[in-house]
Amino acid sequence: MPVLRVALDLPLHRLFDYLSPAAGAADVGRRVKVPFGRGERIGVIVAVVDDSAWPVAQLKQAGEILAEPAPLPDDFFALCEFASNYYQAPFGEVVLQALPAGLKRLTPPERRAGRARKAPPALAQPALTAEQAAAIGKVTVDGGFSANLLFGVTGSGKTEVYLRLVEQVLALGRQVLLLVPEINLTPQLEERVRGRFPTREVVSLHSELAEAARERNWLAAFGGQAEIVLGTRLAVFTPMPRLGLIIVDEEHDPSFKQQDGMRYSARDVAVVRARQAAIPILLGSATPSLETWANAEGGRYGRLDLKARANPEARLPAVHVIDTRRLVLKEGVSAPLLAAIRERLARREQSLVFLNRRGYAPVLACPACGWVSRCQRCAANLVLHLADRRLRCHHCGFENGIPRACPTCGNQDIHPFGRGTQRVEEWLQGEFPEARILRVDRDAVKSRKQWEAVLERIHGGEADILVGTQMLAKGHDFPRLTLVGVLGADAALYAADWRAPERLFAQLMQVAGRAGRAELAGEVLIQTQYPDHPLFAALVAQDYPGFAAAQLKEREQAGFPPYAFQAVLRAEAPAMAEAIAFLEQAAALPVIGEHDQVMLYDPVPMKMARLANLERGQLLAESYSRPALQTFLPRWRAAIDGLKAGSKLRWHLEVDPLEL
DNA sequence: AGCACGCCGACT
DNA sequence: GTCGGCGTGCTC
Repeated sequence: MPVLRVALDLPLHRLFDYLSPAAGAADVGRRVKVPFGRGERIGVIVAVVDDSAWPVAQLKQAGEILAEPAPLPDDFFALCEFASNYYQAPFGEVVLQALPAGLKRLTPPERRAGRARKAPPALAQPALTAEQAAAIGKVTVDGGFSANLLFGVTGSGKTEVYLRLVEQVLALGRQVLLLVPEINLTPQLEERVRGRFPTREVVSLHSELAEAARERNWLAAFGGQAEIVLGTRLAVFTPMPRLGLIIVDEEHDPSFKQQDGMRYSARDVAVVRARQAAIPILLGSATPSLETWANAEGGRYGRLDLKARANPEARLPAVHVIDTRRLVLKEGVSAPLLAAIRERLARREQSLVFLNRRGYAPVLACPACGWVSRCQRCAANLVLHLADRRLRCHHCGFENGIPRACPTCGNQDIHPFGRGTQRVEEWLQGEFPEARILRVDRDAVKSRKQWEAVLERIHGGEADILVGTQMLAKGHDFPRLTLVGVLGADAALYAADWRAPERLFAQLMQVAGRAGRAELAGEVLIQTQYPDHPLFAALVAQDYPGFAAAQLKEREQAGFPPYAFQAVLRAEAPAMAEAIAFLEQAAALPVIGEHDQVMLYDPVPMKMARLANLERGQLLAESYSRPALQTFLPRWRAAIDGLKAGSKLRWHLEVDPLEL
């Protein structure tokens, strides 16, 4: 009797076998209902074989094999297998996380057909610059695998390069996967793609979509009807029968890294997918990740440069560093920056004040006894949100009201220390009562709808000063914006996190790119206490290659990625001692002796040592050889699986961690 | 991960 | 006397 080998959504590194009298090879890739324990589940048939390694008498009978949709193809399984091996994630978990929720349900809800979308106004195709044409010419769309970094400053017209290549691939009758960070922040890109290809089917895939829409779009991609799939990291696994090109826009963006469950990098998975499918992949960024830059420098990726802005009228903004050590600051703002904002107001131009800290103030404190508003569940301070009069933990979501007096000594005179966007907004409003100030952060803009409304207000000239976080840095044209001021972004510059300069550079470069896109010249004023840090010299010169070269040299000398390969074992438990003890056991496992190219560090508490009432520790494994690390990890993981641990202890392995 | 079974504390 | 705590083991 035929045996089904079935992948199930379980944290177990094995498949489950079932008997199925009528099954055949054609059922591989189909979903099947199977009895499991005392219940029933949906699994995916990975193989149909003649016998089982399991005693056949103990095999249960499989339930219904679902005919719809069509079986998942081999290339989908190949990609899942790669991810499963590389990230040490159970194969079944990888396969099933790639499916929309409705297809994982025993009794799928009734579905209505989606409304037909009205065609957007068609957009004309602009003329190419010489650089754009050269970049496009270097990508061979029908010549098998190739990986290219499209390195272009903000406004240099990367999107136009994408669209021309998309056009070429569509003309070949193939599909395109366009991955973007946080799609809710890029409705403009979606409109532009739809406008350029009004007769093509474009679908989006991201977590904000309603379940039914996501399933519909997934099925359209899988069925081959969707010709362009625009998605966030979760879309990278979507099976597409005629995939001909993958584009990863803003490839350096940290949101391509999944931070829970299987901790994969969608950008890295995308490169592997392109290689497996023998198609080109294009990675676009003005500030590539150092990993990608090193790949381009090493000749593993091609490099396509866009050095000039597409609109020749628009000049690069002038970047100036303001040394705050010898200036008196008012609410964190220096006199030169304040004067620059005043000038913009007089000229009816927009200013942007960038501050990567939301809330009113990062902490409330008592000067008399030293009390500070701390989260009871995390190793973090509670942030003061004056707008809705709450103290809030930005890590676990814990909330409290604001005490009238110090909870320990009763002192009535407790103060907010430091400042966030709300405080800067409030103070600027006092300084410029006539100015229309718009705050843009996750508290003010919670949904895609709100974001679109905010964009409309900005474009409609309804704001004179924007105060915002990260959010404002993402690729948008603000035509009247001529001044960007950056407050206190450099706190992490000399901290232990050696990736901080890379992130800060990308962020500042991105936010600087907001200034002066049209015919108005832009100016960027960066306040810092470390004006001599080489990062700022590179930023003033808008010299990413120089910055990257210096950073890579430092990393090479220090033996950090991308010159070393890392994986981290993390454990969390009610008490730190328990977590560390578990990690010590894992560090003492006999397998470790068999892998002398892999080195283990000492277990240490994590930077955020306490989160949501759990104490967390980690153990770093490192090797100068990727293959050595990759052969070590499955054996280590299996040995850790066998370790006995308290029931409240959780652990996971993360490969290529971005944060340590 | 669920969900069973299984052996020790304070309660109708 | 039992309800229930979560430790341990299994799921084809």
